[in-house]
Amino acid sequence: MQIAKKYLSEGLIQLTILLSLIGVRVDIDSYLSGYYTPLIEINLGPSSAYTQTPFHNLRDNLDGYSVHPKCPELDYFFASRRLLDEVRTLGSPRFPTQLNAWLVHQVSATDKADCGPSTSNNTDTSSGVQNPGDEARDESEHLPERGQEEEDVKVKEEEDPAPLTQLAHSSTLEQESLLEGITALSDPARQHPPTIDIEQHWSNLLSLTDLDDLDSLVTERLSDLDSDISSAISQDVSLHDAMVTSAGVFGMASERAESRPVTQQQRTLFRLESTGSTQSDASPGMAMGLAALPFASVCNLTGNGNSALSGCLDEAVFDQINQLGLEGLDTQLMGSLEGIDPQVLEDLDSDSGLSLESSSGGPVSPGSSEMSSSSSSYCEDECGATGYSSEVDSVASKGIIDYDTTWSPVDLSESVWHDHSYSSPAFFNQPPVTFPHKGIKEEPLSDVEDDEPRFHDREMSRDEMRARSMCIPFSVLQIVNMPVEEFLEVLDSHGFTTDQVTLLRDIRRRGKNKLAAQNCRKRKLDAITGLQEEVEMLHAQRNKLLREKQLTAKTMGAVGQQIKQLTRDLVARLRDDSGRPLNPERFTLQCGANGRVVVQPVRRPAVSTTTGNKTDKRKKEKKQ
DNA sequence: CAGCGATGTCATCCC
DNA sequence: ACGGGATGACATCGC
Repeated sequence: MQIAKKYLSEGLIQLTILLSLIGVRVDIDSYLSGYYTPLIEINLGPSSAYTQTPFHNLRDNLDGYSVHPKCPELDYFFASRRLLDEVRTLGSPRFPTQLNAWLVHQVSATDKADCGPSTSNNTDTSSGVQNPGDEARDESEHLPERGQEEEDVKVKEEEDPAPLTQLAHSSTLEQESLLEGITALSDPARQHPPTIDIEQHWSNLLSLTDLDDLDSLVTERLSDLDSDISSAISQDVSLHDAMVTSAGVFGMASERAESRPVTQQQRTLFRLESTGSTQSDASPGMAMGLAALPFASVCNLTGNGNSALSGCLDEAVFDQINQLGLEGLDTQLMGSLEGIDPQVLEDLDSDSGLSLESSSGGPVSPGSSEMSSSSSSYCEDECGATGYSSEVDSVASKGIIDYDTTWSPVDLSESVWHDHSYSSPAFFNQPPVTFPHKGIKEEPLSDVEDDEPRFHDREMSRDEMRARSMCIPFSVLQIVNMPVEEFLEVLDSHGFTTDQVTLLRDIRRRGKNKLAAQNCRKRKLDAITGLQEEVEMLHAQRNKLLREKQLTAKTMGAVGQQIKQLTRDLVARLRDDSGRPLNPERFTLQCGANGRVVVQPVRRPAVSTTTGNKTDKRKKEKKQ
């Protein structure tokens, strides 16, 4: 099978070469200056229409839309545009043979039959205008039946400076392009019911014993080529229609394509694509894209599917494929994200909880990971206790204090007030003392009462023990967090002793200072983290600048060398007054401020040698 | 038992 | 003047 494929490939190449030889005969100038002349201006470049147009149409068809519903003018537009691209790429190793093949199509019948006045020199339009699909089919399937122009083909072969064997051994890329080119002739036939099955056609090709038979076969087909111009062009434009039709989208297909089911040829096409491409089965869009690729199937037929396919793939094709893939990925990603709680996504988008902490705890820098690890307890227990929080500050300053939260001994004692240094077994079990003067303060006391077992379960801080030992009816948290006015009022109204007042003030001071120390450490850590990040950023920036510097120096060196070489070349072309060429080693070019270029002697030690030579010459002259 | 980090506390400065 | 925030220094504890 591989041998057959190889021979088929070579045969296809030869056939395409022959077609290209015929294309050489085409009067390109007349073509360019004729009907399609205005289209030159809209030519966007080589292979632009060749690759983009089928995908564009395919995409539109897949979307259920029709950009240009088989408008003949638009078909001619795309076809002519492609032809112009191919003409311009003549000589380019990209799609040479294919381009010539298209020229063969264009020159013969299109201008004469469909396009009115034509400047083409081709006179071999024997069959006139036919159905494009029929003609194309004839091209690919009735080659043995045509033998009229065999002599012409041979003449063309003689005229062609490039031997067939030489061309046949061209680069792989050219071969792939040749395969594409020959497919361009046979591919349009897929749109219409073939009189001979495509496999039979290929078997005919394979049955050829040598290349001569293939050449004769090609020459037999030449008669069809001249009469298939218009059909070839239109078929080329509607190539995607045939593909789409094969895929089940019949909207854009021709009438004959619509009226008949998918032909075996088309099924074979897709089967081969599916086997030759590993992705065609995975993604329908991808399969369609590959199907829309010009002649990719035939490339697979030749057994060189991958390479040929890669040859067919232009950048635009890859863009299309990538777009399809990305769209699929996006769809999948969005689908997966839809099942996630938006809050979770928001959290994922946020910055590792530090921002949350900063939002709830205060305006301090949101960067410390260490603090973030302990921020949960920190912020949880703070609840307005820390002066570090702007929110807490604002609340406290306004006097609108929620005693449930700010003075809650439960939260504060559990986390922030975890005095582990000066703890000792709890030996005080005094009931909480209520505020005698303000009922609003009874709530936190009730909380203290409710949470009293927690105090029993864990150790108390040193200040807590002191307060209880001094019979102070307030918890440390209460003492610390209550406003100054409240604190002063408590000191005055309760008739505390001096020791009690001192202890109350110390407790409050230490509590305040403890929170301040925590905030201070947090800020310090944040600052350290920020500085580390800044150092990393600056380091990266430094490396980037160093790379740019090296690149710039390298570029400058290269440019300097180029300037030097150009200067030497230019100086070498100059002549002195006596008509002798200047020595580039002795003279150089100097660009003045006014933009004038002046030849100056090189100011180097070599100059001294020249002067020495001059002195030697003078001495010699004197001697003479 | 030393090292280390976390925390509390003190002293001090400053607002 | 006083309260309190900020911070360095030190102590203590737990790992």
